[in-house]
Amino acid sequence: MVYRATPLTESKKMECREKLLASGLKLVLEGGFGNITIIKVAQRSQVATGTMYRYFSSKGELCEDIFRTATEIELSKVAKTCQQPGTPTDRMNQTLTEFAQRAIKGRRLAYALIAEPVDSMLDETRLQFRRAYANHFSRLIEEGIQTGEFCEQPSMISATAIIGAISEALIGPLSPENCDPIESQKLTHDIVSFCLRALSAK
Amino acid sequence: MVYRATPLTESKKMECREKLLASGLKLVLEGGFGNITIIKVAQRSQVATGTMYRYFSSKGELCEDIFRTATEIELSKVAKTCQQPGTPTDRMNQTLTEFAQRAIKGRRLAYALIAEPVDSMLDETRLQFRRAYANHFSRLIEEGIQTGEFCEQPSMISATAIIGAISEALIGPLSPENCDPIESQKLTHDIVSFCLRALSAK
Amino acid sequence: MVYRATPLTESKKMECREKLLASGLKLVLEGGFGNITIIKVAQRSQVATGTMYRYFSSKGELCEDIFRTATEIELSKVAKTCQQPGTPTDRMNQTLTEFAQRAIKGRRLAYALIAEPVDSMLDETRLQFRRAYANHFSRLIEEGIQTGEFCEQPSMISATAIIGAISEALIGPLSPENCDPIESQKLTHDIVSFCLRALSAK
Amino acid sequence: MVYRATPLTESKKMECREKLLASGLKLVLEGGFGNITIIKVAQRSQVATGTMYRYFSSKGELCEDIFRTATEIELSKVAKTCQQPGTPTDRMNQTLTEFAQRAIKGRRLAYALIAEPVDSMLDETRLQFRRAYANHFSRLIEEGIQTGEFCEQPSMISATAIIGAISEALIGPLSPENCDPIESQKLTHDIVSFCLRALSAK
DNA sequence: AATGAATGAGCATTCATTCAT
DNA sequence: TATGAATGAATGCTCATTCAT
Repeated sequence: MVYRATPLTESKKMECREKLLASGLKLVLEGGFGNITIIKVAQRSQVATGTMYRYFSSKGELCEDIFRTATEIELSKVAKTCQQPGTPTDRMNQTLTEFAQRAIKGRRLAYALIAEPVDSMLDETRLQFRRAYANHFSRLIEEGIQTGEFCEQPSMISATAIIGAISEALIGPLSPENCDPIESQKLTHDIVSFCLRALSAK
Repeated sequence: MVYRATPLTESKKMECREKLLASGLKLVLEGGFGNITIIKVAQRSQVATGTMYRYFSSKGELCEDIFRTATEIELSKVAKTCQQPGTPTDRMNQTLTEFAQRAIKGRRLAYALIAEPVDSMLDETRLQFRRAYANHFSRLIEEGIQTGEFCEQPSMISATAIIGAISEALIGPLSPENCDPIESQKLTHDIVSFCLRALSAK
Repeated sequence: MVYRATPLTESKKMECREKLLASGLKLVLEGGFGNITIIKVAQRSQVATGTMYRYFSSKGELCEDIFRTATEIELSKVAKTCQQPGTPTDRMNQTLTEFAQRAIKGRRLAYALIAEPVDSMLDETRLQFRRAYANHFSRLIEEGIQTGEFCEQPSMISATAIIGAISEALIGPLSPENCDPIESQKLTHDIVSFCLRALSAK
Repeated sequence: MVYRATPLTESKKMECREKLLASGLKLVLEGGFGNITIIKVAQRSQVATGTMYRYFSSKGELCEDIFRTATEIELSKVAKTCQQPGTPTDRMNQTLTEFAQRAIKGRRLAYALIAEPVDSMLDETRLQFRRAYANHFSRLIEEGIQTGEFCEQPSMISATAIIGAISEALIGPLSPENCDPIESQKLTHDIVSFCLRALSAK
């Protein structure tokens, strides 16, 4: 009798894949991509190292998938607030504020996703995602230009600059290690104001 | 004949150190700090691995010195244009424009210096340099606030955001691989405009 | 077929551990603990260097285990004859004689176990074992003091001195390289007599 | 003109040799023979590493000479008290007591000289010295046998056993880390008593 | 004679990947 | 399919020794 992938085995297979991704993500959270080891990921997933290679062709692919998974969640959140009803200014304000707040909260992950390098392969993936972020922001900027709220500007470049500005402010030298909520709220507000000024100045 | 540290031997010594730093820098250019290996650095410098340890106490120190050397040059250039005569706006314009142009030219190195992490030790050094950059920009922003050219704003946060915006725009998804001079000039101009708007908007 | 830790694989695993310990012990015999190298141990065991780290967390642990294994055997033998029936004098006589004879046979190992230092970690272990030896002798001495066979004396110090006297006599300058059985039997007898005199003199 | 080793240069040469030996001895005192490095010895002597090789053909020879120098001093002290006027018992008592006290004081050095292994070459040297010690003790024991103070016994074996007993007691598990003077005086007394009992028991 | 920079073999340790079971 | 023991190349670092100056 021929072996057939039944729904059951399919779902089981997925379960295992998910488990591996989840363990990997946890490790990234704990210590960045540098903290990922096939052995560690396998152990946390209660799976043999060899098994990992059933689901991912190499460590690099696993890392890429962890990255993709984590980023897609964040990306969908950005997309959501970008597309809400409201004026572009309001939506941009909300999107950036929440973006920044999430980054502060999940500082470690944010760093790993935004800045920490792993592989040239992963760098490629990261670039794609940054482009995806930029696209969302860019569309919103264009809407704002249409309504006259934002000044004429190359939307893609502004979008990119915004991502950079926020990332740097949150990850760079000012980053509030202590995560003092008041402090970080002020930081968020200031950096978002900076961006909005750049968008709307005549 | 008594051995003496002659000018010749002294210069040779320096030559060796320089050679090691140069080889290291080249490797960083080719593949980031992750590309640095004692063996590779030594081989490229036509020197035994042990020799490296005559000039640098550890791999980390070598990396730090490569980093420091490369960054100090850049920092001094920023400092120079920041302190030129002229209105804060003009000076900021020029500083950012040149900063951006240099970053475009030495894209790979810029990435390695600005974004790529290696060690926690190096991260510390990088943070110091970013703070140094930010300080230069910050002072200039405060001058601009005094003259009324720039609006009231937390100068350090704005400075940081500017660094992020430029870094991202030049290193991130838009970065012109081909270094088309016209293209990159436009990019530079747009990103600098973005920053100046953020600084001066009322 | 599901992978399972079968008795076969289990025994193989043990075999490997034993093989590594045995190779290590052989190397100690040939040149002391200083002769132990991960590479050498692995090669002799027909195993990759990495494999060693499956069974021992570090070189130090391997050394300690080699030491412990070899010493525990000896210690148990001493314990056994110490606790036999008979007068303290008889038991001490037999214990020391056999202790000395074993040391003569395994001269090199005896030296490595008793005297050669490797690590502060191992030194700690050695001290524990020497104390264990001393404890056995000490108890026997105290019994002898009770029965009046041995004179009043600080039993622990005497025990230690005995160990030293025997070790030195067997390992030191007199040591019969050639292991001439008659010669070494006489040596054993003389040194044991020395110890017994010290114990029982009024 | 032919170069001639004048008294001046000769003495200078000796000075340098002495300096190297002294630095080496200091390093042994600080951390045993394992603490000796050509570079360290040279630095402490304010001399280049290459210079060391003018006076000693290898590290091993340097170590041996350090060992020899240190041991000869001790050996001459033993010889002196051994040959004093007085009954063999008295002289033995004094010699052993002082021997033990010196060992306690210079615990680290004593350990390095008596037990710490370095090289097989050095081991050979150590054996020679132990034999030298044993010879001194042996002669004294024979005198004691002549006078009837000590019982009939193979003097060389007893001498060796004495050295072992004292070494072990002072270096082994009982060793007073804290060098409490009262404690160590008692230890010295007990161990010397042990040896004298063994020598004189009928 | 003296120097000390250069050498390079040697070390312990890690970890992505493979493959017999 | 799943397992996990085995692999072995690679890494950073040390240090006795040499040799051009």
